[in-house]
Amino acid sequence: MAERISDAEHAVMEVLWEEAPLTAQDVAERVDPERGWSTNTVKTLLGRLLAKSAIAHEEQGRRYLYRPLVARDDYVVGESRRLIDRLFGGRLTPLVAHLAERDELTAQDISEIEALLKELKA
Amino acid sequence: MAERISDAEHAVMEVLWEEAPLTAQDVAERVDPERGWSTNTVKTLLGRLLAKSAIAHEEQGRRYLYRPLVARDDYVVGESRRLIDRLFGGRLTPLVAHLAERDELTAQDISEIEALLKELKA
DNA sequence: TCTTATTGATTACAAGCGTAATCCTATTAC
DNA sequence: GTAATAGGATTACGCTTGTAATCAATAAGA
Repeated sequence: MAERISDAEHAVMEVLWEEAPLTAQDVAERVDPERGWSTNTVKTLLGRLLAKSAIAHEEQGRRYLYRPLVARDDYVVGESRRLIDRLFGGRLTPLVAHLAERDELTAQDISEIEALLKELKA
Repeated sequence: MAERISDAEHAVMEVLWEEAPLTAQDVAERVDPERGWSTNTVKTLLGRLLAKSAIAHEEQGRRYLYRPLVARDDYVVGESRRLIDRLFGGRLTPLVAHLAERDELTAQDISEIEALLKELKA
């Protein structure tokens, strides 16, 4: 379950998180066209995700329907934690501070987060 | 310059960001002992970082002194942006929201960030 | 001067990744 | 019934990464 999902694999997961279950064909059609992947590539990635138990498949006639086993939420929180631990000693504040310093935060970001934090304390 | 620094390489960069210039030996001694790396491993990584132009070296007698070319700030902001773009559509708020939802934020985090944001608006 | 210890450079090597092509089998169209 | 097709499984292949071992040159010590 904890097999680290690669970048390419992640693109496939996004499709299945958006909608599932799907056939390999469906997934191939929905993957970000930016990638320009062949159907075969997508099938390979589905196979690797199966091996990692990040997804499961069930037979539907002569093909499979794929669906995620790992929740998107778990994935994004895990990845976020990894980054924050690796780069900011596990604390979120320096991340926000760095982005702010670089003007990577919009006024909207700032008020959204403020509102969110206020909510949290309530 | 934009050659993506790997995880192992990053551990070496951290040493040089902390103190530079240093000899390969110095770096090897300072790398997180958790890694349990041989001196050779560290030298390989220094070589790769040189090839990626992430660091530079100047001769000092019969050995080199290594120093970072990439600033830590640029690195962390770049990595953070990548994650946020990849997982949260480029917006910081969902990251904070996800962590909050999972109780990954301490009360201290929350007040720190609030203070920081208030500062930003000033 | 001959040997040994340093230190950088070169080579190694398996696993993971990105990106398929090919093979095999079942099915569908003629 | 035979040929083309669709779909999964297997194999491929070069690049990067993690992790060194080995080689070559030089300096230092005996």
